[in-house]
Amino acid sequence: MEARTYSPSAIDVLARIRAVKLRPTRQRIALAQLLFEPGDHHVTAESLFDQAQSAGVKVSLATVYNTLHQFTAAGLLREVVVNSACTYFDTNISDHHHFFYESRNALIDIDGAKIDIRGVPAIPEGARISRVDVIIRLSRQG
Amino acid sequence: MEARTYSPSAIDVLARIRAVKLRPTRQRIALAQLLFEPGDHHVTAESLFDQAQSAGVKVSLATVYNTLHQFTAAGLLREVVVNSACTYFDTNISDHHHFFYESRNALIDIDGAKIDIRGVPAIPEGARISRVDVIIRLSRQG
DNA sequence: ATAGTTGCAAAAGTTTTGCATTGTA
DNA sequence: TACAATGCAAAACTTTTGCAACTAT
Repeated sequence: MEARTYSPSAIDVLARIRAVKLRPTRQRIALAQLLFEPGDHHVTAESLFDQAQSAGVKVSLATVYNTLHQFTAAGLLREVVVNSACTYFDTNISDHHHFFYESRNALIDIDGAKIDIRGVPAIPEGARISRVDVIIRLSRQG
Repeated sequence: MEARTYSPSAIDVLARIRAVKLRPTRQRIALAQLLFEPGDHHVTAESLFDQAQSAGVKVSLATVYNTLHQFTAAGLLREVVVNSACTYFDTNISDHHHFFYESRNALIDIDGAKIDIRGVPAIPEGARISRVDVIIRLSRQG
């Protein structure tokens, strides 16, 4: 079994974008190629914008924001709220939780299947759980 | 056993503010009286500012922000991050978690002793847990 | 008296919006 | 060609900051 990983080709992401009924525009394709490289990525609008700049992609910050929200609404990304200073978007959309390194502002995924939460009180009538977020905040020193 | 509750007098909050080595200024006393009324309160800078206005307290929004952060640093309040749009401050500083009504932007406390979280992976070397936040997001409909 | 605090206004930072222009299908 | 998306700049918001005036001790 080969261990090589490939960056998604324009064709891969094109299918992915079409699958969620968004137009595969130049900017969306370029951003999707950056986002959907192998591995789980946690980006902010600013960090993705910087990545795009470095990669020579011409796109405005406003379009990065719009695209991140469109991808999130389409289920391609998940928003993670850990910090009131900025919004993180996670390419891992499966059931999972997070470690958050407060000193580095970095996120690490925790497989949702590993974590077991017990003792949650009854949900009030008329409401339903849309998601459970567990954030384990880490600081330096043992 | 009487069930009556009292609003904190200026004298109560004065002691409380002095205990954390902050000067009991007119603004801090007034904001503390609003914050530390019986029950757990979840406020934003804006909502507390509005409350103060309604109560006829003369205080600027900047001072409300500063005071909320000073009280938080002093351990009188806890910051709750649920929403990138604004920061919530919680007068309940004991171990607990939250329900978050997405449609109403409202928080409800869940006693920390009730919730049991199992299966958390080992914390990386050199790090320690500063806090675990569980947010159960609720939307409408059963 | 002195050292910390307030108030204001302005700055800073993130995110959203409006509209002419562009580009996809 | 038609219609949706982009880009830009500007607006909208939340939050922070700097400094002169004020106030608790």
